[in-house]
Amino acid sequence: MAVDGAQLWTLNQRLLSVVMDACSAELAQLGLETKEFFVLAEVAASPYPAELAAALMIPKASVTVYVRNLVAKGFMRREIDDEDLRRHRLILTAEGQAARDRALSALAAEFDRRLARITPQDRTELQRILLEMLKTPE
Amino acid sequence: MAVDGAQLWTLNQRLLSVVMDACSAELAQLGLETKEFFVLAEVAASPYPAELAAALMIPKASVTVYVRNLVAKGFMRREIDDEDLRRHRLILTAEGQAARDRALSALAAEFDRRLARITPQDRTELQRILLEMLKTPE
DNA sequence: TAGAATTAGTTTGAAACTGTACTAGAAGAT
DNA sequence: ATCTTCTAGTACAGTTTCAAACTAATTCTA
Repeated sequence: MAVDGAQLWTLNQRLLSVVMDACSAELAQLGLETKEFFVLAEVAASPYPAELAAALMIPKASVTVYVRNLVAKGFMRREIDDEDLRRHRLILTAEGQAARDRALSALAAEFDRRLARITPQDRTELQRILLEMLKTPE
Repeated sequence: MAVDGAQLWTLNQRLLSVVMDACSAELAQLGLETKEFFVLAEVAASPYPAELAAALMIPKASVTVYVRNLVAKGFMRREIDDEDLRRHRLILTAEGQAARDRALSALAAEFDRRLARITPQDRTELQRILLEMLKTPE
């Protein structure tokens, strides 16, 4: 019997929102909105607003807002990039790094609570499958 | 080496938004916004607004809005429940069922394009893992 | 080196979302 | 019966999100 794609998709969807929901209180305690957290978590890998927008698949204008909030909260700061004066290089402050790390652990902990129900082999399996499905086609 | 929960979570997150993004054009063609689609797809299993809000983990007020739109588009209608006169029983119209089915196939097709990269065994595997992780604790 | 085309990021204004307060009906207690 | 108390759904109003227009810096072309 074939596995139903729509059902799998729904399952996955549900799983993510359950996990996120379970964590949002903890994130709030760190002073982070959900969306802000995504930006905070990605900024090390994508240190410019345009990169963040592309990586997170959200509009540039939204990045502007989230970054403004994160700067106001002291989690990051902007610096003008020497290479290209139009660019704002985003730099995590010490508090920003601490908040990101704590938020990531909270999230991982919740996800791990779910992962704990499956075997380590299954976890490796899951990772392999997701990676495969995410590879950009050709 | 242990599989990193936070990373898995991010992978999964990314996968879902890529798939949803790839489908939104097709949904729009059916006259469905993304959020509306979720309501349309769930209404058969959760035929009252309060149930929908709980199942989809969105605020009651938002359900009111989506249902209003779906009713306006002729995809469903409200009926007063005889058992409890406060309740609105939601009923899919023929067009609603057709749109839901077409939208679900579109989504499944896109997800299947991803699933096609992995073996049937892996798909079964994935389903089993997700189900396990979604089971409500104790 | 001057203009056209591109790109980074922000601002603006309008649409989408949702917390709160509300109305109507139901259920329980006295 | 009446009085809480609770639940279903909606309306309103404040906030969040984002498409489009904009400004500024860069790159390309000649």
